[in-house]
Amino acid sequence: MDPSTEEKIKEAARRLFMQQGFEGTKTRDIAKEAGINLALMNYYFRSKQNLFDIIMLEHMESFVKGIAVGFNDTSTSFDEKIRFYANAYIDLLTLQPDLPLFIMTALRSNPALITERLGVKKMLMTSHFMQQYTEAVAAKRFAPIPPMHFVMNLFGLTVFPFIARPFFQAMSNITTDQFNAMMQERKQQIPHWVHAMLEVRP
Amino acid sequence: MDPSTEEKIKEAARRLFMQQGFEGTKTRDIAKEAGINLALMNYYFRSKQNLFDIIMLEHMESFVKGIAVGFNDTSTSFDEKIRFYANAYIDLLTLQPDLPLFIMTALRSNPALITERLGVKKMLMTSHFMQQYTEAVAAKRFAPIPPMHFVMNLFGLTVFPFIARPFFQAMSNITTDQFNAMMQERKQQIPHWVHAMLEVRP
DNA sequence: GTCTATAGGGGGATAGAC
DNA sequence: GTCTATCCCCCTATAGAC
Repeated sequence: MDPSTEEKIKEAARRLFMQQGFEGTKTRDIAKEAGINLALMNYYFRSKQNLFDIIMLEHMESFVKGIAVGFNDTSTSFDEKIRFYANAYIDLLTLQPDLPLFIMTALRSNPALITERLGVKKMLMTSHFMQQYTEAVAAKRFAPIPPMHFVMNLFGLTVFPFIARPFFQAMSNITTDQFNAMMQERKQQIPHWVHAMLEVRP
Repeated sequence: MDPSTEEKIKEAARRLFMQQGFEGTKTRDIAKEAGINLALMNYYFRSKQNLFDIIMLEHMESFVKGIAVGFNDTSTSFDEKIRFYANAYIDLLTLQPDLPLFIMTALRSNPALITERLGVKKMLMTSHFMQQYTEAVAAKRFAPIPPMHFVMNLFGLTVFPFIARPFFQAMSNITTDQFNAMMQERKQQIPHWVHAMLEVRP
């Protein structure tokens, strides 16, 4: 069955907002892309800003909760969680490569979004994964990487290539397919790299 | 002596474009921020787009050439270049934290910019630094990290925290000063982390 | 629910005086 | 070089017919 008109508008808006940002996207473009009339957008969503906020929140939830669930699974080990994270995120970003840049841009102009509407702090820094991290490094004889640096490294190794993809593709003349193949390689490597960093003495 | 009118306009435009993007910045805002009249902007720069392009290219040059020079210094070792890079870039990004997001956003809508106007490929992938990398890993008994992954990791560890700063500050409730202090710590750690990753067997 | 038509304002750019 | 005033397009949002 055909998607509802409301859903067609949201799909078009998702695509356009993600590629061109809030100011760069015109309501006329959304209507045309959705194959409907301009007035219908306001009928369903009242205003462009409201439509953007709805889409933004949905994206942030998929972005944040995608990790949160796996990170709080008490049945998996620390290493398993790292493998899970790398796999899940690289798959997510391969399908939606513009997601990180979109979210970070929106967060810069409205940092309160992530604190108010999503319990990011609770979901990540106090997660079962971070508890396991603390236990893992406590067993070592030397002071470990502070948790925040560890999280920055793990996320950076995973997300940054997607954010800087135009830069890397220009550097190496690779196609998007080849880029995606490289990201598949990273699924295997990131757990090893993270593990090696944990052995570094400060 | 006072900055020239032309320079005042560029300074205002740099600030606003960096914070709010091309579409989000209004010519009237630039004029007000520069303390001059709207018409003067067109007198000096002909159009908003032209002004943006000029500023964009200057930023990309500082961003890319900042590395290129150090990476092609034949008098420094591989390890020294990594230390130099981490220091120089973290200092640059501490002063201009919005620079990476600004450049990546502009590159997404116009990827040709970086290939046409700047010889990125030559400057980085064929640099003296990458030659030293190849030599360093050739001495090992096992297949090394492919050069492209190595570059992604090095840049990701350095640049990503600045891109995702709103996210990390929300996660940990740290102030901007505390965030900057953390980035100073990374200057020391990044060379160690990179070194540890090079020892990983695939 | 879906359309056409249009109100109403903001935006980039320019004309022309000084 | 610098200003004021203004053109004219395009954008968001709404009125009102069907």
